[in-house]
Amino acid sequence: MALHLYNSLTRKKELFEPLQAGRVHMYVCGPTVYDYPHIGHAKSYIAFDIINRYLRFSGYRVRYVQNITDVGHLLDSGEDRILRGAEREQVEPMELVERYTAAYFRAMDALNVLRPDISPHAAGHVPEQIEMVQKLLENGYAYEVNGSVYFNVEKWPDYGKLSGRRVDEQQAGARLEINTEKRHPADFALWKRAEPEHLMQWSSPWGKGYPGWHIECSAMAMKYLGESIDIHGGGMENKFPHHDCEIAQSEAVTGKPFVKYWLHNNMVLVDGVKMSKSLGNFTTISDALEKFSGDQLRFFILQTHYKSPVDFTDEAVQAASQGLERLRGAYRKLSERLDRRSEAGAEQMAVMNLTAETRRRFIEAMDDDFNTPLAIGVLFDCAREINKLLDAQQDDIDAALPPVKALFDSLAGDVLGLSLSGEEDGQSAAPFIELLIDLRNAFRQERNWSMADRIRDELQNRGVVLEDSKESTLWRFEK
RNA sequence: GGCGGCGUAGCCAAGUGGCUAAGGCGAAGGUCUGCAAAACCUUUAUUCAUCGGUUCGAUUCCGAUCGCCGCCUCCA
Repeated sequence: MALHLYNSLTRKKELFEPLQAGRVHMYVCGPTVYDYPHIGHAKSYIAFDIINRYLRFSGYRVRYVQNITDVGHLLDSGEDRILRGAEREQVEPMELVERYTAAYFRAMDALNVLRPDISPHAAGHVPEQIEMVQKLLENGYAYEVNGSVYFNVEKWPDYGKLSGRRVDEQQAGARLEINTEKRHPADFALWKRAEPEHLMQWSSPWGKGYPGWHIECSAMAMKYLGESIDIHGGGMENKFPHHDCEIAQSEAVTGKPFVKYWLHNNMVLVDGVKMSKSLGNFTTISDALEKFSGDQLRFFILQTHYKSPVDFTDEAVQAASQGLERLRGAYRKLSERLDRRSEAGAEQMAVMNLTAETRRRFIEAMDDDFNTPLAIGVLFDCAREINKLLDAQQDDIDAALPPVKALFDSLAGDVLGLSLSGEEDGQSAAPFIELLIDLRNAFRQERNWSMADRIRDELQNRGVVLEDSKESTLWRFEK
């Protein structure tokens, strides 16, 4: 089975066939950088990170573009989010943007999310956006009123095809004041007139102003990925209006399909309701990292499919972390065995079959719309088999072990982005810990159990767990 | 009201028109161990929200009902 993915546009699972053989052009809606990123952002960008990683693993050349929104994204009040944030923190708008762009990438790095190939800023692409608006005016799909330009949805019968909405069914003014400049309540802003005191404004054919929110994604996606792109991703809540607006304005300019596959990830919930800025029920990623490692958060998120919601609680992350520890345990034992293996012995069929089967089942899971929970289940099955093999104390499996470790490095490491060795931290303490272990083992030789247990307990109190086996004593940090 | 989605064991979570309904966490018992830890073995859903229908057969398809969530121009 080749890669299949669920396309929001057709509401079906489809065989993935890129527009150009062997290449994938992917665009994902990035963050608006006016505050710290929270767990909701983590789920979203981890989901697309997995897609990016898996496409590369599958042999595609990928260009992954994810924008940084730093202008034009308005609040209900009509204020620009960036300007509101700049006022709150008493800094220049671009200073605020810099601050939270850095915070965003710091958080993503901690979660081991690979950087996109291009992270374009909206404010750095105003000419491209103006150019698109001009084309829409020339085509007759847009109109200008008092220095603002709106997209005319009545000229575009397909408007709403992604979300399945029809404009005449919308309740105008249900949530916001009706804008009297618009010809139709569903018309959306491509360009907004700026009042003189507005801090972020650019010259345009229609006077001083700033771009509407939706136009940035179309302009930047097309600039870097072409008029038709393979994959466009984003959060479900952006299907309407954001993505429907992107489709309408892009296709009205080019006359070509804008996106072949639309992918939408689901939400993070807190006590059953969506985690969001406006509800104030969010946990920032940096706060979560105080309690859990990036790997633990990542593993927790990947144990739910990207299209399903996940309820975020400390208990749930803790339970997932126990599972991750299980995978780590198998990997640790495998690594330790490899350090002192003998070259003797033939490759055993049992081990070779395990490697092949694990790889096959993992790929089958991921090919089915990136089913990470199922893929992780495959790794758990493999871990159990590894533990059994290593427990069996057979020397003749040694030669077959390197491919098993390489497989884990590839599937868990490269594709899922998990670090199983857990060896990054505290290595400077290793010689001293190992010294204590040697001492303890000397006590054990003498059957001095009280001293041996005291060393073990004291180490445990300091977060170091010992595990005795026949040949050696393994140790690890416990988070 | 409109559009989309969900309801699987104590908890989390895959999945399939018929073959033992994955896996993880937790819990109980056992093996191993000086004792632990880790690991391994066994047990933990005769049943997939409820009620109908299609079918030789449905948890899986269809319909209704109940409950929950998201969106309907703020959000990843």
